[in-house]
Amino acid sequence: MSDHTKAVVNLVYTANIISDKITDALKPFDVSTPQFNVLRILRGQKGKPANLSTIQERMIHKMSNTTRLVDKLIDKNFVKRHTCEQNRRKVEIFITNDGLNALIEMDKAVCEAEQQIIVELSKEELNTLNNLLDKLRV
Amino acid sequence: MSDHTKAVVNLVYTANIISDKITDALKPFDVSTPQFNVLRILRGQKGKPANLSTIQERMIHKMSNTTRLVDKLIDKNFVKRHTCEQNRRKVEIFITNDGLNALIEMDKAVCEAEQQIIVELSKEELNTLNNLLDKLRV
DNA sequence: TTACTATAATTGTATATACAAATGTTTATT
DNA sequence: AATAAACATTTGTATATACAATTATAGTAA
Repeated sequence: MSDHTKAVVNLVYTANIISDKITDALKPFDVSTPQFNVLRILRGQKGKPANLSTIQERMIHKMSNTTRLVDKLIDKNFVKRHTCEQNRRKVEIFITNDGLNALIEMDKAVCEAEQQIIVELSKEELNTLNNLLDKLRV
Repeated sequence: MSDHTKAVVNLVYTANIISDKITDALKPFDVSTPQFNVLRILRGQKGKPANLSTIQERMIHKMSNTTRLVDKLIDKNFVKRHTCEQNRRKVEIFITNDGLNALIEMDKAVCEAEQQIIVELSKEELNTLNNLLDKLRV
């Protein structure tokens, strides 16, 4: 196997293992990884609402169906949605207090899972890894 | 964002971009990435059949439903399946000549896509990346 | 032999995702 | 003002995936 094939396979394979661990960490909260990421994006808005298109741009997992993902979060009372009055095509999505509180707990669980994965790497190695990945995505 | 969170997000995000590019490269052949990987596993058997459980172990993407994935490959005439005579619980799956020939073309397309992704990294950087990823998965 | 356990694969069901088409709204053009 | 074009989201449909339950076969112990 050529070096670049090996790197690609290695990268995808490793990312998959990590994704699985994060999925496991989120299981007690009954949210999927994309749902968790949407909650983090909404928290990052610091009170400002986010449109669907904004959320979609920022998601790690590209997601053709953000509408239904948000529906699930509404069912759980983690977010609220209403149409934007200035531009009635848009919707405005907010994270609720319930959502914020749940997110704190999720963060703890996910952070713990991440640390367990990364524990083998030194601070310097982490930096190297980040730089190589950044370079890869030029 | 902490260094380890950044690395995890970076890794999963990058792997996702790569997966998308590989999916695109395979689109002309009408096979999904897991299907492509199964074909590669079967070619690696060098004529020997593989059982479903063997395939499942080796797959990059863990796949609860290998039966139906193989069904799709049979529909395309890329693999054959029959039950193992020594142990009738098992099935034996072979890659066909059609499958082998198609796989050669797929390899070309995927290899090209991979090289386009990896082009920014030197041989030494590729090695570093591979080592860091290996370390991560201890 | 019969019952029990383990193994290997398949099937059923719910949910997730990708892609395309449709809906409703705003902006631009004539 | 009427029509067309662009935008933002939603809905429909097919396929993929995860998880649990089921079927069929093989091995083991009473």
